[in-house]
Amino acid sequence: MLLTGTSLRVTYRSVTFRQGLFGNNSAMVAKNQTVDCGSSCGGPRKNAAARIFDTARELFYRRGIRAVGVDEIVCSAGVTKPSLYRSYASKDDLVAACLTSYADESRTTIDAKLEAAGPEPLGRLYALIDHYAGQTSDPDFRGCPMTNTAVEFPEADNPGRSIAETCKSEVRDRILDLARQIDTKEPESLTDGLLLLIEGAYSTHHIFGSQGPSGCLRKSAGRLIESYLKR
Amino acid sequence: MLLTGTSLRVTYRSVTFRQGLFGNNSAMVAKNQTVDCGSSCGGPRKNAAARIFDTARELFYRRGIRAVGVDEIVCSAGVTKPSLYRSYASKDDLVAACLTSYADESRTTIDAKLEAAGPEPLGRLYALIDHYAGQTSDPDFRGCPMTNTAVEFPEADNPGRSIAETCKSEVRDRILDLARQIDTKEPESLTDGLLLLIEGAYSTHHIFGSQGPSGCLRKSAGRLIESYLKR
DNA sequence: GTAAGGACGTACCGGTCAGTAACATTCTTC
DNA sequence: GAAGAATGTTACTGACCGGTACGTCCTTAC
Repeated sequence: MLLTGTSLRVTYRSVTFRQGLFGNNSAMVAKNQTVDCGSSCGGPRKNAAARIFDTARELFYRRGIRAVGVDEIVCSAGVTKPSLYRSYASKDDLVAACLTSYADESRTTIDAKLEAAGPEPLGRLYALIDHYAGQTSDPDFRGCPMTNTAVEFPEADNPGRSIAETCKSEVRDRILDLARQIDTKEPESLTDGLLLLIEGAYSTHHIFGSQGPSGCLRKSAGRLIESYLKR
Repeated sequence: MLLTGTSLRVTYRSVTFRQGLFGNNSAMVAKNQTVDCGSSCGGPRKNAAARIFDTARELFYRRGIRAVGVDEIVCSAGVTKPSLYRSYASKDDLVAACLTSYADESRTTIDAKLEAAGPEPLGRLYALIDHYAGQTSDPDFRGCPMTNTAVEFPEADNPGRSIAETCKSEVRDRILDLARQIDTKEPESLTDGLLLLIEGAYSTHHIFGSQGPSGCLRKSAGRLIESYLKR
């Protein structure tokens, strides 16, 4: 059997972890992986809480929330576990903080890009599409943290889901707001069609990478928008 | 802090598990959840291997691969752990078998629907879209198992990824094959645009459910296809 | 100089993870 | 009813999970 007994051992700061390919054993980090968020970066050494947060944010996004244990976070951050639990009540709490941070960052970036696009609603809509197209053209992109969280945690009462759902609803509202300002009879349909394309670009990136269908986002969105514009 | 100490305890067949909301502790199943695949269903009692497979297939899809432990699988299947390891070399092995099964089932279903749609390529293309639209209209839908696996396991060498990638490439090839048969100059762009919409429908279902943007799949795909047809 | 308090680390907890060994029991088939 | 296959029972392993009791160090203030 091809997958039988497949496991790999790596050493990080004299701690060795085992990781089954589909297993839950997650306290592992690849040798020389650049997730060291505080102990060796240039500039003033950040305090433990900041390093924990930055490291967790990066690791959760790169490898998934369930896949990353608190041991790995503190190890990568160059701190110890009690430091984590002095700043965050639980792993759940840290996860929520990271998700909120992703959402805030996304909101701020989009604000800036829309601002830069000027007052014309169609131009602003294309600027929004270009923003997402730009994200998916990055090979290091690992999809939308919000969508990834919803995939990882299907339970309806998961607190991460509500953060993700709120964030996505905001995006939908923003697109709808723009769609209502352009000359179309069906802004809702256009909005949802564009959302499908954007989320599809996120999703196909997971499978096909940055050279896959996500490269067609701008073009497809353009055709969809065109089809909704009155002539 | 709102999420502090959030945990829930449930009992299943006199075994109690604890589950942190974002934790790895996964050997839990909601009370009265209908995942019992063998011990109480009508009809002849399946053998242990079949029950393990059916249960795992269901649980992995419904809750995620990392979230489901072997203890929970055997517990839900009404068998014991040695029975699992007599049939499958490892959890990895069982996961791979389930993924292959999802892929095979999807291929078979699509074959049948295309067959039923007749010889006309445009009709076949719409039949394919309708197939995906039908999936996402089901509230119990939990996205595409292949995409979900790619999200859960970002590591390039994960064996589940290669199964998922192969399956998705097949789908892309099938759409491209149909796109090449209809009257358009850019079958590749149309294919990738349709893939974005399909994957977007999968993805938005995770966040917005069956009443969300995924309901626009057929309509959006129709407009995109129209825009590619020569006039 | 020294006391106080914050920041941080050492070493541990109980529980769950995937996986196994040894052996008992039941089912099927002839 | 014997033989052999299939399955269950029980107990265990080493590693990792999230989380914590408690000790140490380092800065600041007097």
